[in-house]
Amino acid sequence: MRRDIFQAIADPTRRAILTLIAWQAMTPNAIAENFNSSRQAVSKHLRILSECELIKQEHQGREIYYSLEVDKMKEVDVWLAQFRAIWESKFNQLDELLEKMKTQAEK
Amino acid sequence: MRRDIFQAIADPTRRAILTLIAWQAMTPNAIAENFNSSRQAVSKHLRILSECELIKQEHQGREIYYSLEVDKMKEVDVWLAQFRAIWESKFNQLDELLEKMKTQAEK
DNA sequence: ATTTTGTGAAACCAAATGATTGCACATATA
DNA sequence: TATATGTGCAATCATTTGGTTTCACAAAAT
Repeated sequence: MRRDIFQAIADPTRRAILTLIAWQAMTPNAIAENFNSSRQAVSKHLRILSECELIKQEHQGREIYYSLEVDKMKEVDVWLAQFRAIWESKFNQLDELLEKMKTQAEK
Repeated sequence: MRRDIFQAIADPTRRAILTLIAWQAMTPNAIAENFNSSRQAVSKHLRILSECELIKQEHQGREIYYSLEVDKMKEVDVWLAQFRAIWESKFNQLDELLEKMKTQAEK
């Protein structure tokens, strides 16, 4: 059972959940109202997101508020950095320039 | 059969492939040498990466060179932007400051 | 012309995934 | 105290996934 952030954000429902609770904590029921699948299905998604620490819980009476663990999202950013280095590189920008000149020359 | 970039980068082997060919195009055989799985397994990964246009092919005789389609990687970056907005926000930085003050006060 | 090499595709299989249903249990509310 | 509510967990199931094996075929080498 793989359980890392990349596997976690692979599912579109989980990505939607992350967006939903990004700015404000929500209970499982409130979250589930936004989807077509059952409350239990959403609950399983929340467990997966919790297990890889992309979200955190805060108990309040019998309600549980889930919120984003924004620092964990940075790990995706860190992985992405290696590619950002490429698309921001001079070489790549030169490529684009040459490509642009070529297509314009064809007109 | 879902086929989007997030599902594509969910697999660790595929992420490794992307890193491997990021700066220099490689043939399937050359790529496969870096992994324990079979050439055919790598070939399937390449197909998935191709289908969601994260990589591109360039035929050269009977060899095929695969290289990164770096612009496609930007889509992950676009999605991540909404969370970057949070971790760069004043609110979040204030949270961290308060947290820091609290832990220091405990010492 | 025959053999070797580089590659993709199909068939098959075990394991993982995402969903549903049914249940358990703690906390509110009547 | 009895009932309703909010939630997690286990069992089950169809589908997807990632891998291997086998085959096909075109391009290069002999």
